[in-house]
Amino acid sequence: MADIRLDSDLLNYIIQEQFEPGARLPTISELQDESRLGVSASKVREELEVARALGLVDVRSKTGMRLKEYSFAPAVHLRLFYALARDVRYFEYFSALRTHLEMSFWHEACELLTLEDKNEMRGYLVAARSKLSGQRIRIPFEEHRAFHLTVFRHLDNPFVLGLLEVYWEAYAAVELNRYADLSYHQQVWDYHERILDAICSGDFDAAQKAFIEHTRLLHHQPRMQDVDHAAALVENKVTE
Amino acid sequence: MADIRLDSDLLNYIIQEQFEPGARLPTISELQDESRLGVSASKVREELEVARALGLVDVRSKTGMRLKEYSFAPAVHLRLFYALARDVRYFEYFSALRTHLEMSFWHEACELLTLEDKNEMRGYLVAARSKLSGQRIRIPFEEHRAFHLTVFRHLDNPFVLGLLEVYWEAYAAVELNRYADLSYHQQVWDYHERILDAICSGDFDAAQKAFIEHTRLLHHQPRMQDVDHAAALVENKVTE
DNA sequence: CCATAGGATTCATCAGATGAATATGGATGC
DNA sequence: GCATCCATATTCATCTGATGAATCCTATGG
Repeated sequence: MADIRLDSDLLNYIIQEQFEPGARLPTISELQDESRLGVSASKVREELEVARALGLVDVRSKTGMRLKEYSFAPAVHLRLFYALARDVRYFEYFSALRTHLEMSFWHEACELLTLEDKNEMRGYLVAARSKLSGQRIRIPFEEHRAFHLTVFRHLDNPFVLGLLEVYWEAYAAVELNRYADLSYHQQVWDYHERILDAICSGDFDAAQKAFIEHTRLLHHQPRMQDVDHAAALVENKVTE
Repeated sequence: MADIRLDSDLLNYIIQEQFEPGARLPTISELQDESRLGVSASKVREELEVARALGLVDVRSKTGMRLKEYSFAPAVHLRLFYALARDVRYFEYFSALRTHLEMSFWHEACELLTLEDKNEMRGYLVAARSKLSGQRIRIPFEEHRAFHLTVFRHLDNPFVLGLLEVYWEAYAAVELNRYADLSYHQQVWDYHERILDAICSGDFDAAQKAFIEHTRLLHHQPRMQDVDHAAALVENKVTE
């Protein structure tokens, strides 16, 4: 079936040759001849630049060019940051998307967590508390990001993972809440503790509930209707 | 806050000049001078090609180049189709993403539907039934796509909309179910009728439930755990 | 055997030229 | 006066060729 072809000759060539991530691509001058009728270097360069922008190839002098590992993030990152640079308020849309995604894939992710993951999350919790209560108070942004991404680490869906990764990149770039008061951040980590404890005790529902409540702290409040409504499905549980 | 800068000089320039969608950009030779120190035309061209691939600008001879309307879809499309061309099975991941998104934003979308929208959906239902029962049986792919996208037409979230649009583009390209038996497609549209009737009567929960059941017909079954678990939240409804 | 220096390879960027597509404006006819 | 058609100029599309910088490879000397 399928037989999908892309606009880019270069990408089609990469696909056709079945290069694996990490593989070295031919040099530019080789690419000109190989597989297409005398294309100029400039044209190859244009397509290379697109592939590079999408995070598909790593292109550096002499090393040849290497095919990168699969990731959905760079393309989304590029597009989102263009939107954010034009109007930061677009972050709110992406924030809503992220909240719904985490809510929606919550159990699937939680069930894949290992003991190491949980310990790692405990580490972030401790580190965050330390930053918030230390002599020189610092906001634990990195820990916040790491805590949430760890929950979804083993989720078997590169697209969802990519979107979540980009969310945190945007979160850092937009610098929301950077100047929020201390109590806000303390509340956030109180919720994180509730989430982690619930996960550790295997009660993913409680963890999810804590997560949903915790999102209400965000300046950019997600609309919670569907969380509630989806929840309303329980009573007459979806029939097999 | 913010102060987000991109790698691309061209994109930064576009942002800085605050061009609106539809606006004509300077010509390539003008861009070389304007705002950056003597950049070669080839370099401008590379960045233009990236912007074009992302669906940001429409670039044609003589017209100058026009800034396109905001859309998240092209970037996602490009990246997804590269993945699909390498391995069609990636569709399954995107399919799961789509199901969770529709489930998760269901009520928010339904509440924005107008009478016209519902009539339009009724039209797709009739057309689909007609295709399935006609002399020369045809599979109503276009109606399937239109039916679902109409539900989310007024959803105020360009990112979610973009992802859903791309899903249907991929759905058409991958040609899944094209050769599925007739009864499968008839069942699909029976569910659609249930969904639409429920929406028209204002019972969005029932519509959502029908939607979730209807996704089980897909070859690529979404994991329904989180739907159920999210549902489990009802009983002890999330506290304000 | 190892370290360093020089050469070769390859990307990065530029300059300039030609061809093709299209909008503009003027000439023509009604 | 208005519409239509054609020539021309503008602008993108692509190519050729050249130079510089970064990196790897190799040879040379200790």
